[in-house]
Amino acid sequence: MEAMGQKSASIQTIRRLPAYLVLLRKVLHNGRDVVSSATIGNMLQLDAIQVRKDLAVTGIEGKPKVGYMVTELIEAIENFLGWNNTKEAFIAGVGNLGRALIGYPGFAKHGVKVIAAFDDDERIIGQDISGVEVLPIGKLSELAERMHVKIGIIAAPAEAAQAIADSMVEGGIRAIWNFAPVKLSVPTTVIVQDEDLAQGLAVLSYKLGQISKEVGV
Amino acid sequence: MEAMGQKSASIQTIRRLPAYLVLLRKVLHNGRDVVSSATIGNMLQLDAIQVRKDLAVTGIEGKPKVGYMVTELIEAIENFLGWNNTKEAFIAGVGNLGRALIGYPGFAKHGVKVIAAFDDDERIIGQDISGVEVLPIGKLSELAERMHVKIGIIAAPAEAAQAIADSMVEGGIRAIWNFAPVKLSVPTTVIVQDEDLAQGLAVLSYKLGQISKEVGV
DNA sequence: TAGATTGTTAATCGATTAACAATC
DNA sequence: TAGATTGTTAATCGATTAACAATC
Repeated sequence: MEAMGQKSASIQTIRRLPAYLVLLRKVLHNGRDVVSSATIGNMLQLDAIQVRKDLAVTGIEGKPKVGYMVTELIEAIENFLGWNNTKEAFIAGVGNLGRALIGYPGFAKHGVKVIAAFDDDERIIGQDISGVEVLPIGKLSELAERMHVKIGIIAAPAEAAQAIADSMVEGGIRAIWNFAPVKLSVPTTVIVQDEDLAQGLAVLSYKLGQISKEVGV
Repeated sequence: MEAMGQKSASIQTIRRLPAYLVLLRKVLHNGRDVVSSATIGNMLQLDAIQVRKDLAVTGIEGKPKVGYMVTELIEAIENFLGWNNTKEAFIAGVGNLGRALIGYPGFAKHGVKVIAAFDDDERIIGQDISGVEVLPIGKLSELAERMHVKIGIIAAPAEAAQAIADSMVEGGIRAIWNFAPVKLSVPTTVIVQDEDLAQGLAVLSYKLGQISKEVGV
């Protein structure tokens, strides 16, 4: 079902939207209130046609000869991604990565507010990390249900990830952002977004290897 | 140029290879020395045909009716990604994310060894983070050149990222793993792999929004 | 041998790029 | 008006999926 002229969008397009948002905020900050697809394309190293196609998914129309209204676009993208209304989230696993994520300044801008962290290490439980309290992992399920939390972030080791996912599902969590390098098993009604650092590193390593070969080293 | 029967691979395929590697190590650990594409596909929620296509890029051939030799595959994938010979790396930016990356246990398995960290904060410089010394950012370029470091990791705020990239390029770094949400300008000879958390979060938010709509909330 | 599993060739699908009419 | 820039329709490109012959 589609609302307000929004069109269905490919995953690729959705992944590019945050970059548009950052750029548009910068443009606005520079005092410009109109921008063309060509300008955006130049700054993000994208084709102007692709920029127009991407922006079209938000339902916003530009004006020929003029371009797009910057504020209109910003609002439309935020709305499209659901970043203009804050959703509460739990995070499980308070190691280095967990702490980094709790302190991630992007969350506020992206409609996510981490309201509690969970761990199984007695020495960490009870601590306050960047204003977020660490609770025992055993309480996650019950609290998620009681507080109607819909987003869970897994920043725990691979071995613990599936059990954590299970308790998140049990607590009614609908979307899991998974940083553990495991393919989680969850009901089809639950969304899982995998964020595996090894993937990006693989691409980097491969390309570096290709270059080395070409150079003949 | 291609070596040892290796074929050119799509980025998508390369991103899937680390998951195969993790799985194959687990299979080996369980004492099995042969595995079929169907088995792999089941465990990773991938099509068996795609598994065979992906594995073909490494140059390894399976045996009909039998499957693939696990150890052979592991070695071939590691070799394909260049993960079997360690490359030294510098990391710039020692905030929460930087610390998480320095402590990232995956690096060792993935052929990367962080040998120094850099920051501009006097209070951090000189510290030892998980066995890695923090040096002043101004020294990065010179040290990279002297130590022939080829990989740079940027975990600094967006505003500082371009300047850091510039000094990495100046120091002869050939591949940059960029965690700052900025499109870096570098010579075409330098590889940049962007790792923007906002991208994954955008996909998660969008899907969550779609579900909410369907449910009618 | 018969059957399972492979690698390859062809078909489908989806995303990007190109061409161009519409319009401010 | 003339020209710049848009949105749309068509063409291209690349990746996934299907069909099937080869083979252990």
